[in-house]
Amino acid sequence: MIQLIRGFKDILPDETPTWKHIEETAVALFQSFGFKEIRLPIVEKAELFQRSIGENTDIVEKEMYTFEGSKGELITLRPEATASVVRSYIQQKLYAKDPIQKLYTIGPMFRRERPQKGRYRQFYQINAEVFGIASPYIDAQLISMLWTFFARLGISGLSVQLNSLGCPACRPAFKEALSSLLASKTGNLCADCVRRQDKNPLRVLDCKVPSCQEVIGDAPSMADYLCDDCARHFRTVQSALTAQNIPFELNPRLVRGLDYYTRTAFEIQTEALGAQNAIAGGGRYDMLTEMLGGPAQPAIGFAIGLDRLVALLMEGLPQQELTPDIFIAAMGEETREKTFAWSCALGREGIRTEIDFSDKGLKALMKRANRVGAAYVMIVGTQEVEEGAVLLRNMETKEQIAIPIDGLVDQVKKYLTN
RNA sequence: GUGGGUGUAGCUCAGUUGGCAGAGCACCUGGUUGUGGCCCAGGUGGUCGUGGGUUCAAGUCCCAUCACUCACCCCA
Repeated sequence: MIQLIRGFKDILPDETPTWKHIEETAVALFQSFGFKEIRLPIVEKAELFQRSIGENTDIVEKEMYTFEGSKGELITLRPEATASVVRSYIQQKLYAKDPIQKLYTIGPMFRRERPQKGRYRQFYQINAEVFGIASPYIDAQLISMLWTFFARLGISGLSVQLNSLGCPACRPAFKEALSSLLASKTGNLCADCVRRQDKNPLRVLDCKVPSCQEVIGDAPSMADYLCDDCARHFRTVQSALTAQNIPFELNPRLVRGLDYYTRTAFEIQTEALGAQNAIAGGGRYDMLTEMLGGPAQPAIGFAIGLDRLVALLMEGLPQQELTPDIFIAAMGEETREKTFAWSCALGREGIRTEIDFSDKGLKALMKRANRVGAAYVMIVGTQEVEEGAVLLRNMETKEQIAIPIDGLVDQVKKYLTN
């Protein structure tokens, strides 16, 4: 037996309606807020991610699926979507048409991590990105939109984690203060954090090892180091969220794993999914368009983890299946031509129709109709064909009525749609 | 990449100190000559994840390997 690749999964019919529902909910809402869809390739040059996400991140160091193209160039299965959206914004000169662009995209991402609950090597995200707006109100509006999104899906038990990562003007001072603290207590840090100390000291902040937590306990907070502009920006985001009645928690430990984030960083977390508790996350990345060779434009965006969202929704109520409106119980090969034609015609009329083409007895056919959950059964044997009328049985009430074969499809349709 | 747990029928799982491969559900047939669900009787279905090893004998013990799963890590 050929099995699928480790960390990948099939999304089976019992789940797809939930996926569809989530996607439709998102699209409808995002469109209301002025977002337009963009569709992007799932492969890009490796360089795009190396430069945007950052060389020293785990994603770039060890999690990307990268292979050589025919000319020896390095091609990567995208580990996230923002870099691609930015690339397109620059390459297609969308900024020339209008610097302000609100874009969303839905699709698979790939990261070679060890699989576990809520974490797959191919996973799906809905991304929304806004270019060209520096105002903190757009930050709040995005978070507000996300909040509404989850509310519409009926998901509760969520929290909004909020932090500011500063900007090139103020983050270096903070990083330095943090570094010197860490340097003085290297002995108390776990092995991972010793490594992070140089590469990405901010990451030490969300380490879960108790001894590291202790060190961090008296670590400086980014909030204390924000420059005036960043501080003002951050305050406005908070007051705007409060004005929208969106509860949030200031979380100085919230650090984005990707290098390109500036200022506002946020995450939507759930208690219900174990260790992988972030179902959406995002932040501002004001330097990225310029870093990638485009015009300097402020930007902010987020990604929703679809797999985790589906898992949340599937935990709740049992999903309702799409059951047939009518099951055609056809007996005898002599009835086949007619019943085949009717099944096609009913299907074309939008009536969910099932038919069994094998030669079974009525009892077996009824059993099958019951099993697939058909609302009605159309009983057709040689007797009915001779008499010029078939039987239509209501499976719930057991009532049976005769329907003339003449004009049958129209009559069945009329009967069923009442 | 590191650690723990689990792999036996389509599904959920039993399987004792190593001694004939099991149950429930599902499926098929019959009880009911052309009427489903409930009930009763019978039946189909297994390379015991895979490959080695120990043994007269391995689902059971040992080694390896693969997969699933949870956690670390990382993040959506």
